[in-house]
Amino acid sequence: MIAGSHFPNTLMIRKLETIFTFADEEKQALLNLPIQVITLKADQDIVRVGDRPSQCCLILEGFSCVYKLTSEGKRQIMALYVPGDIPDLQSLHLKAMDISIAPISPCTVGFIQHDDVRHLCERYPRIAAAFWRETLVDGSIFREWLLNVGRREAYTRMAHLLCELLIRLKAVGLVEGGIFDLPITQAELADAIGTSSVHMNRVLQALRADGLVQTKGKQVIVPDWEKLKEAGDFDPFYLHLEEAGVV
Amino acid sequence: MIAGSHFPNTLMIRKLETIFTFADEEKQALLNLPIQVITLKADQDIVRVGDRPSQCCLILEGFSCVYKLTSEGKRQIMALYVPGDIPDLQSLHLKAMDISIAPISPCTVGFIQHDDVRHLCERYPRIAAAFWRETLVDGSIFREWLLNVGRREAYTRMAHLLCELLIRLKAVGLVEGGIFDLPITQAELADAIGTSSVHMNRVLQALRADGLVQTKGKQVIVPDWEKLKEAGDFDPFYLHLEEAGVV
DNA sequence: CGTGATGTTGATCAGACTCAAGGGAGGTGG
DNA sequence: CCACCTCCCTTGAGTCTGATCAACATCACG
Repeated sequence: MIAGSHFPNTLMIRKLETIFTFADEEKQALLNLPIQVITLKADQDIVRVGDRPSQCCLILEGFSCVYKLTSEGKRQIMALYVPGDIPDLQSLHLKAMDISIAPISPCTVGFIQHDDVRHLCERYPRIAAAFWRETLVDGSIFREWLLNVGRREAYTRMAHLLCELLIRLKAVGLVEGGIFDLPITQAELADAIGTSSVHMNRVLQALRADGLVQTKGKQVIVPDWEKLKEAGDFDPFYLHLEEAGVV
Repeated sequence: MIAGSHFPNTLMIRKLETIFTFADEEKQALLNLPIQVITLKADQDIVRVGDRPSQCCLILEGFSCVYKLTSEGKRQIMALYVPGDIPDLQSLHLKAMDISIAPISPCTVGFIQHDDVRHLCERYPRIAAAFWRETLVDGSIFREWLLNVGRREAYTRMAHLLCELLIRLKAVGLVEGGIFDLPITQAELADAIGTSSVHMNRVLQALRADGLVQTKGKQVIVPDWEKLKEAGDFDPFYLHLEEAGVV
């Protein structure tokens, strides 16, 4: 059972608390935010480039990704979102979407009306700051991915991505003993890392051979966090977590 | 003479107006924001990873870049900032910097105290929204760069970057007849594009040979915008400019 | 048990890196 | 005003990471 899945608001708060500290009154206000829960199949776009949504979506269960296509049809996944994340919080202030968002596994999401968020932000400036901060952390993650794709090789990049996922999932309680679910295909990983799927396959084999990860179906096991961290040139600083140095 | 260089606030407003529409009262408030002007040499970091600045910097003249290094010392430039931009607006809500910012040419910048910005945001929620929006557009640009670096080849990437610069410079009045100044070395371009400087050199030669750009010293001439746009697989949508379809 | 999606493997090719060396152009000091 | 020095740009050659193409194996699932 996914932590907090019956309480969308609780999950959202838990996530936000990893990067922000709320007062009780603010938490209460967040708890009262109406959220409409919906279940989606994989590859069923949540929003698409050019859309003008009037709501944000909160991931409750499963993974989703933000992606863009080149005119040649090549896909780059720019971010993976895990339970507790709000992938399209930006739509609050950017009318038209410059990205598409799709579940990569069957996904439960909660929709939150922009108007509700706006009212909340007006009444509680610190909540506005928290949401703003959340979008800034997203930006920071994009920058780290840019460094990753631009200046690290595929092996390192993949190790780095695994590190990031481990930390972010841990922050919302979805990791136990270095084990977490990663319901994603190698082709999707390739799109996230910016390689071909064939090469992705070989990189994963190399990582397994080096004892950095084990996989059991869709489960990922990280036997030696320090080793993976080093292989991935990973420093969680860019995630701007409140309690730094997690794990 | 750079447009508005004697009036930092005017330049800032002009830039913000490319993505937001202000009321007169709000503009007046922005005009009264105290800005302390300073001149910097190239390569003299403005802020560094880990810093906890109490001010933002507004670019007034020259270019600056945001960059990160891998542990191997490879540099990735994640963004280029032109006059009117505020590269570290994020520092308003992210205490510690996850990036470094350096001028790539001699640069005039204006420093704005966080406290002043915060007061402004409290009194004028729409100004807060404008600044928030500004950071979101930055995020959108990072995503486009990620697509660029991850899924386009060097030639296309470079053409794309030139397109972006043309549009952004035009928005603040720094382009005339397809000509603009680009005081940047090939090595720096390489770091922005994610290639080696040797390869960058060859890419530029190819672009020149194909008649997509001409260079005269630090001046860039774009003789055929449509051709460059196509070569760069460029669509300005991601810049979220108010008056879309510029040029 | 068939079918489509996913993962795996081999072979070949190309874009881009590295190393190394030489050529300009602009600034500084004598 | 010239000599020099330092960046920066340019070119060539060899190498490597990773792409592409093409099978084939596996697995989940109806």
